[in-house]
Amino acid sequence: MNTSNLPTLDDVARLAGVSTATVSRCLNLPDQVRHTTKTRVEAAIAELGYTPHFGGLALASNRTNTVGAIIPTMENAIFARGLQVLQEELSLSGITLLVATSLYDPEKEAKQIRALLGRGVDGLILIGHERPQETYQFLTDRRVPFLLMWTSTTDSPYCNVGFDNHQAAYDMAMHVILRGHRQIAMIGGTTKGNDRARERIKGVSNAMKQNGLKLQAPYLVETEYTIDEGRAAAQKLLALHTPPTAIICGNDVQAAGALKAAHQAGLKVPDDVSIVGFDDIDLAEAVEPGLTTVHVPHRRMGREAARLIIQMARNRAPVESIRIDTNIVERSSLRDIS
Amino acid sequence: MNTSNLPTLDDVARLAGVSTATVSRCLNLPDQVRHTTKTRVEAAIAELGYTPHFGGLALASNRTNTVGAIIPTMENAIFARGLQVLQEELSLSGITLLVATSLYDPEKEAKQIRALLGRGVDGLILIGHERPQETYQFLTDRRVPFLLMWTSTTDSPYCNVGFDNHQAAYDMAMHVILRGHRQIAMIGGTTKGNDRARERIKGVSNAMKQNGLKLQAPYLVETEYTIDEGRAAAQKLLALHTPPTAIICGNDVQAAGALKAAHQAGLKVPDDVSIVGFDDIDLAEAVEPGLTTVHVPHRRMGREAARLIIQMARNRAPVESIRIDTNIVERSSLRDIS
DNA sequence: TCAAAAAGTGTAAGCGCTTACATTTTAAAA
DNA sequence: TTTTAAAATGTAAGCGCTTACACTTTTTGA
Repeated sequence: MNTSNLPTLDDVARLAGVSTATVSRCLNLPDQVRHTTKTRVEAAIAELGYTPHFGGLALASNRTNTVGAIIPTMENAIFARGLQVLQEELSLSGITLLVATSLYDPEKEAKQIRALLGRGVDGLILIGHERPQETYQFLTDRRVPFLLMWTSTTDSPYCNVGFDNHQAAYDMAMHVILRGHRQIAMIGGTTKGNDRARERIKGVSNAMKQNGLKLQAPYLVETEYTIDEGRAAAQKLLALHTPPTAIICGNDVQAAGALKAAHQAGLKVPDDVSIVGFDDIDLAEAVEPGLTTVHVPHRRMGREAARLIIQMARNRAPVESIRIDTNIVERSSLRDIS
Repeated sequence: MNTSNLPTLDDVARLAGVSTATVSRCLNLPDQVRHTTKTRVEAAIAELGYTPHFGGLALASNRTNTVGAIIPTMENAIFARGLQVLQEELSLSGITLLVATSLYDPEKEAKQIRALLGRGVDGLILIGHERPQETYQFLTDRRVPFLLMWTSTTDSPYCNVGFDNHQAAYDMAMHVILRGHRQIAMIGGTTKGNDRARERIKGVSNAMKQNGLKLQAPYLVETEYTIDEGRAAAQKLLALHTPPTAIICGNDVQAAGALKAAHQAGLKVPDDVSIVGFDDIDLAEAVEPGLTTVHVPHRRMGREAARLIIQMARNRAPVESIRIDTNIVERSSLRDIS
């Protein structure tokens, strides 16, 4: 026994009357040891309640069966869902997920990357593709397998699993336009350090441009992804001299806020103003009326990401990116303009 | 350089022209080394981009600066908030939070506990106080510092940081009763393996009993904490021969579902039926009308938990529990019955 | 100025595990 | 049987770090 009085490989070996190497092999290469010995060792392990010491293992084998993920924030249902799946999926392969948050700050992200690498993660999952060149440099220098999620872009040379934010937003805008809307406003997310938010705005803007419409202030607002900021932004939009007939929101949370603003202004949705969201989180269905929004298959994204990062970590080789399709889910917050 | 070509303490020492011990001291006991040496070492660290190897550190010092938390699920805004704070708070002390999920299954929780201990966590954070005796036995045998969150009970001999679910629910029920309601129904969470859900139901039940009312089927329903189950349950309640005038929900998510059901049934809230929630998550403010609910100071809970678990891990000694007060926040989903 | 105390460094022995290589045991072939 | 190949096990050298202890340098006080 050692200082922390947890049993060690050595204790097991002694009790089973074999060498430490044999015990180690029982654990890692079980079919290299005779059945009878294995039984004896297993009994010893059970009797002592032995668990391998993580540090020793990491030190000797130089891998940790750990994958790190750095997300902007946990206080966001969007990431929570994908992450939950990712975690479940990884744990099926005996891999632990380490989660850190960057609060949308590239510098904090870089710091967290170092922290996670310091913990010996075998792979890294990051959100979006926009970050300082040095960060990518650092990652490639270090030869860390990493994967970008929530984004799908051909601009980036790095492996990613996600959807095309631009395309999805473009589709949604086209959808709104085809329903007859011409006065279209957008409440987008803060674009600083957030490529997803920027692409969603660009997608809407491009769709409008193609239809001879222009997305510009005061019809274009950037706010944080919170209910209250969404509400405040919508309040201003609805108080304009010519208010929009439709508001496209950067995500469902903002859309919920916009809905609230409409209610408070005594307006009916969708009769007086249409509001659409993005992400299709639970909230989208909870509010009244239900939000027409872009459905993102978070579970599938999590599952694929788990599969790929494991593959990358194992083979130390790049893998092909995966694009996940989104679709518009119709509820009742959008109506036709005649 | 070693196999993984990451710089080691040794590389730093060589470059700075000092011994590994000195480098180590620069990192851990900085005021035991001379200023000029420190500068040299720091330069070497920067030049190499050195990060301590976690395994080596864990092995040599027998601590990991890691705290593990096992929550039922990440897909729940309630835990996400507290966890986010916990994580931020811990990272201020250089501690990493490892999150695992149990999906409300005690066996899975036990498994996760072992997994986290295997990773050498210095402390453990668990949700609620109800779990098999063996689990507690295991934890105490192993002398792992651990902390229960989201609960505050004198029944449990273990350190906890949270609020009194029974009392909070009792207060809410009293509040509803004082507003004149007598036909009160409750949509509670699934009680299996969930002491918080059970206490909330008991709290409501007790308050009613004290006022000569009885909480029983069909006015008492247990469902999962999801919007849809909340909606379905409320739908049945509202279709009863004598529907309740008020529905107390086990959490805001269920309440949002109930709200939805009322809308669908063409009923106005709170005019035709009052609905109250629990937890005060963002959702409570997002829905229309805003939910009258029990406000739980999640941030404060996270902060206190971080403080305590650090203290426990450091001193290897129990600390006093902390009870956090809740309060009712009035929005507009509850009205007086004349 | 010099001895004694204090401060700063270096040396080297582990921490618990894996794994290349050496050795012993068992099975197969002759 | 004996010989030889194959399988099972043991030996021991690290992996990167901390830290007790020994040693050297600097500071302090007379």
